[in-house]
Amino acid sequence: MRARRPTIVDVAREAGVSVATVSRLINGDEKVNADYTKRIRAAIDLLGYQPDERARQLRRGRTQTLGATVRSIAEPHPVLRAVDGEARALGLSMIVMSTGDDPEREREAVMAMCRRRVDGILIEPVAESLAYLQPEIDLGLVVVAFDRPAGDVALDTVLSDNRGGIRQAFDHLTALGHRRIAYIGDDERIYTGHERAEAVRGHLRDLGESVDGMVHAGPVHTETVAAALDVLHRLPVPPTALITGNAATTLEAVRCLGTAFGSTTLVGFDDFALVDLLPAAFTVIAQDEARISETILELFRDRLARPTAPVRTVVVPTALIVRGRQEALT
Amino acid sequence: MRARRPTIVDVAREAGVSVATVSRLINGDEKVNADYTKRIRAAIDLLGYQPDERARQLRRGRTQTLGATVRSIAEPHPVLRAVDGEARALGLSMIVMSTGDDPEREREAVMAMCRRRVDGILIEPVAESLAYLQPEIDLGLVVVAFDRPAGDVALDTVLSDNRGGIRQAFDHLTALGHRRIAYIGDDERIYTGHERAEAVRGHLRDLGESVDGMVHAGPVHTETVAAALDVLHRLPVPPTALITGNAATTLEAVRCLGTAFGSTTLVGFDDFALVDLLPAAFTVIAQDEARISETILELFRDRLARPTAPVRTVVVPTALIVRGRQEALT
DNA sequence: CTAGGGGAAGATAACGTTATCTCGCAGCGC
DNA sequence: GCGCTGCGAGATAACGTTATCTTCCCCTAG
Repeated sequence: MRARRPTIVDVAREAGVSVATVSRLINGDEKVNADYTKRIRAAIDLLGYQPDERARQLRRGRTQTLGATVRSIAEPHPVLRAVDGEARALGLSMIVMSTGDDPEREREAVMAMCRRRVDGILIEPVAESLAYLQPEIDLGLVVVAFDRPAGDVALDTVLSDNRGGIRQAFDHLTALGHRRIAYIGDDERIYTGHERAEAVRGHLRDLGESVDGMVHAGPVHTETVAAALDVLHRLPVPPTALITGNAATTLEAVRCLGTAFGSTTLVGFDDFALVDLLPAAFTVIAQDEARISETILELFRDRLARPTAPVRTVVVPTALIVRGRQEALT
Repeated sequence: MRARRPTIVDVAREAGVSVATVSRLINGDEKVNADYTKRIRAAIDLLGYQPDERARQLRRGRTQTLGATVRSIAEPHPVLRAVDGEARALGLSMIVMSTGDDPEREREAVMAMCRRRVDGILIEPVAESLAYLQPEIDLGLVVVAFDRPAGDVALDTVLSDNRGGIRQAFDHLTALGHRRIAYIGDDERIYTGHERAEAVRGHLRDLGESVDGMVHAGPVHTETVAAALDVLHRLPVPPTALITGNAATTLEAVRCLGTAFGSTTLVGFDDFALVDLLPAAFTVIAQDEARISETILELFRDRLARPTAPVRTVVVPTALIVRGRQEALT
């Protein structure tokens, strides 16, 4: 027969004190007599008592827990890592759930967190509408969006400067003499995909270049990227440089270009660990993950402290990391 | 002034029924009158009621939650992804915490999960001793270890066949005529690092080859791997093939070999997504992540069903994925 | 016409904590 | 001697659920 799990009542009985005294000791109240302290500690060890966090949180109200939803729990997520560390430093537990970029799963994950009464949620929004969160926010839930804006509900938000990143890439490439600059990237229904593609179109127009066939946005697969490259290759005036819209696209492009890769002028959005292992070096637009994470937690804390303050959107600059030989176009 | 969060009592009052009836409806009890059902649903929507999971779990006992500790929450983790999906299908929530390969953090994470009364914990053990878990296990906590065995406490465990994987690599390489096969891998204080290095030593002895200077195990950094490669290069009879002990080592080796990489016969432990983008293809020993995940959940379910059954250790075979040109040694 | 059965809804006691209130006692000033 | 203050400890009412026990009512069999 399995033993019942010991509760604070068992500890109190064992130590011969009241439950209130045990509770006080557990919660670091200084005013517990030394003799009692010793007896209670002994009882806790003897019984193997572990306070029940559920009951605690229920009674106290706050859960000291931060929820986060991300695309995939299994893929590298620099922002999440930094936030995880900082949250622990703040005495917050984190619970992370994955959305698989599916709005329905996102909603389920978020509501599950609400039912657990997390103090706050960091969300990388997938769904068009987050209106279902409004009642929770009104009841005091703190929500910070990152990477993508929330759309139809007013949230503190941290974004990368997507358009600025594209501008940096254009400045770099035009300085080398490029004018025909093509783009392949993520679906424009995704915010970052739209911003980056749109920025490219704007810069091409500014240069007086035709946009036709130069900007390819859609789901990222080997086939779609190969098809886009094929279109670019057949243009009457083919591009001399290529910008890829995110890490996945960059990798697919490298894969499709094969041996042609080394001789292509490429700038990729997003830096990643293995760039230097690829057969040739290239320049990237890097997001400032450290600063993004810090800002997320800063907005979270500020909101907790002043729930009625106006919402803020912080845009974090990107940095161009120049790699490889920089040959001017002849 | 912020509104108080609505409770089941508020819903009952609003709908003009008892709390018990509301509770029954929420929990899918069929026997609630259609009229009441409608009124309760309306009240729930009106008030924006969300049941408090903490109170629920407290009352019910079970939390329907599975905890998992992994090295890093921010790095790719195929096992975790699969488990995440399967757990959701079983109606379990997951809460994931990172250990950073630090025994102290591991213990904190595990105990935090215990205090939340998770039904089970999947653990990739870091610490030498997990004895502190024994009381929890006696009280009904289900714990499944994966990737590494638990050492001093009897746990259901899922491991990859590390020694078998090395054997596959040796069979492959010796068939091509190699006999001087070197190894660089992770620290031997880590279980997988030890198993793999030890297996290499065994096979070298079986071949009648000297082991001296051929097996390098230690923390994986660019410098350590470079130093190991340097030692190998200077041996009186240098190796003709190299086995790398995990993905990180493989990448560092590729990095250090630089242009020499394409002409080196390499077999890497662990397959990973970007292998085909590296300047040259090579053979890998792949772990069967799908089967590992399935097994983890199978052991978890079995243990939940039969708490007193003897513990099991399941070893999952690896598969050799042959890539690149297979030139016989002349 | 009544007893008894069954089914649906209400009342209420847990679940394991902590915050608040109360109590007893010692110390102290007048 | 008396009341006041302060301090440490005990008793207890929440927190928001659900499981169990009642109650009530209607239907049917005898």
